Amino acid sequence: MQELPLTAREPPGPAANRGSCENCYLKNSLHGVALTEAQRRAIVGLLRRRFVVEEGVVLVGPGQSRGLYTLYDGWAFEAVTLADGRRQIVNFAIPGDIIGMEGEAAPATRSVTTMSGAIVCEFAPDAIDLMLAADPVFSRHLLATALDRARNLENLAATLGRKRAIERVADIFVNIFRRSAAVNRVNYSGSISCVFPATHRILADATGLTPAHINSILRELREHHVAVLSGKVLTIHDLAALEEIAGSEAATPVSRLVL
Amino acid sequence: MQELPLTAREPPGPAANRGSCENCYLKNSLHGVALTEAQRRAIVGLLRRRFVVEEGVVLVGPGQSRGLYTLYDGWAFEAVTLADGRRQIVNFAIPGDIIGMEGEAAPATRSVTTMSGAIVCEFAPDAIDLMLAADPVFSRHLLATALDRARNLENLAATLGRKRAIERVADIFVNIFRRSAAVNRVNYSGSISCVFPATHRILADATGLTPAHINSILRELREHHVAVLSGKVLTIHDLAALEEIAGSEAATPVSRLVL
DNA sequence: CGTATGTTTGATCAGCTTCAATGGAAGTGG
DNA sequence: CCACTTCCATTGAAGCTGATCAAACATACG
Repeated sequence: MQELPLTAREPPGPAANRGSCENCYLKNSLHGVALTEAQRRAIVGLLRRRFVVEEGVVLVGPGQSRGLYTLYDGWAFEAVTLADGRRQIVNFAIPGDIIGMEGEAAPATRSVTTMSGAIVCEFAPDAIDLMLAADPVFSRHLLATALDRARNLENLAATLGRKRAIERVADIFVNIFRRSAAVNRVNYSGSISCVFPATHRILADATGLTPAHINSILRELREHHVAVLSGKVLTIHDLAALEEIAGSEAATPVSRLVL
Repeated sequence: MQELPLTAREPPGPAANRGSCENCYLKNSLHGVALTEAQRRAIVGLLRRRFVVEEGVVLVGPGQSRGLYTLYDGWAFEAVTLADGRRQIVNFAIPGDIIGMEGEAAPATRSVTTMSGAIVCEFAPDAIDLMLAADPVFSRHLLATALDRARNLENLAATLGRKRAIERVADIFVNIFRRSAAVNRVNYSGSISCVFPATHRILADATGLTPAHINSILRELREHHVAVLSGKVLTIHDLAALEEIAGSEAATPVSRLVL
């Protein structure tokens, strides 16, 4: 696991493609908030560059304050690490997610690490300030994004504090599926499947369990033909059963700010 | 535990005292953000009324979206309740805390319940909108407040997922102490003590444990002369030991928006 | 003074951890 | 192309943390 400054690599492809948002496929995400052309242009003006990182790279270290990025493609997780090395993953970032906004308030306590090769869009360091000053619409969307994050973390706390192992795993799977669906990353041919490049250790750190126990939970879900995680692909054979186990209150899809 | 609309009671005292922020003792809180006179006046203009509620009242129910309040005095907790009744407390609200902002993004999944008699300030339903439109300074502070909330919830997730029982209890005690200190509610005569009106059940719901186990943890902390919770008062005899157990990274005090 | 609520304690038990060992898959250098 | 390394998945045995259940006790309150 290497740590490196985000200036490590130059973006690939012709220069004309570097800072462009014109063909950004994320603009068509489900639940994306509507923005005017002027607002879109304002955002594009804040984009600094787009670059590639490989798996296992620490995008944002604990204590880092400034810097605003979005995950253009690939996977990452956000984790809080305790002094003795115990680690809790608090969020999985998927394409379109904003990374680094937390630093606005105070140096964050969490780190962000890629789980796969990824493409990252970097924005101006003071992008948040500029957006807040530019248009109350941005303020509202940014606030909504932050509050939605808090809401997800509340639910995570309830999951970690009050659900048992199999419920926690099912919960993660349901969330991964729903969020993948929101960015059109789900394959529905036959059974439901989507990419989810998590090792047992990562799942353990996300659920507050151990890899050994994760393994036995996965076996249980597999043998009951509910869901299978294999080869970085999550396959859901029985979504209803999975949701039943997760006890997931059909999450109201929140409109999402896509930069 | 009764549920009631917030219109239940009229504020006590002479009318001149009802909507006044002039003598609000919270203005002098530690870490409070600096505001200009104009900004203060704008906030006062959004204040609707101030009223008293008793213990065990549900201030905000799950699913409720609008409505902005601050806790002027007293205690409350915010909890996420699962479908089968299991409950996870995700935050304790102390004087000066903002309640209900989460509803801005989407109907919240948590409820807010008083733990003691309390005084609540109610603001205009569209107060957030008005503040965002009025001044980018408010936008920045509101965003910072939301992000700070998210940061606390990240740490809570790490606590619930990765710490053992005694560490979780110690963690709560340290946080209660620090936050009480920030609003000048700590008594330092002899040993450190502050009000904390939590039953064992409440502590259990905050830590993801059972009341029986909370009791044995409290006994352990008591017998080792670290801390005692008795009669709604938390007394800390050995703060260093408590922090050591909690494994608390000396939390950087964040500047706090006090409405 | 009776009732409700919260505290305290112990016995028993289950869920999950810890530890250790094995096997598979993918990457690396010769 | 193979030997070697490394990481990850898988499994089982043993043990501990914390849950569950039940009962007695204390306290506050109408």
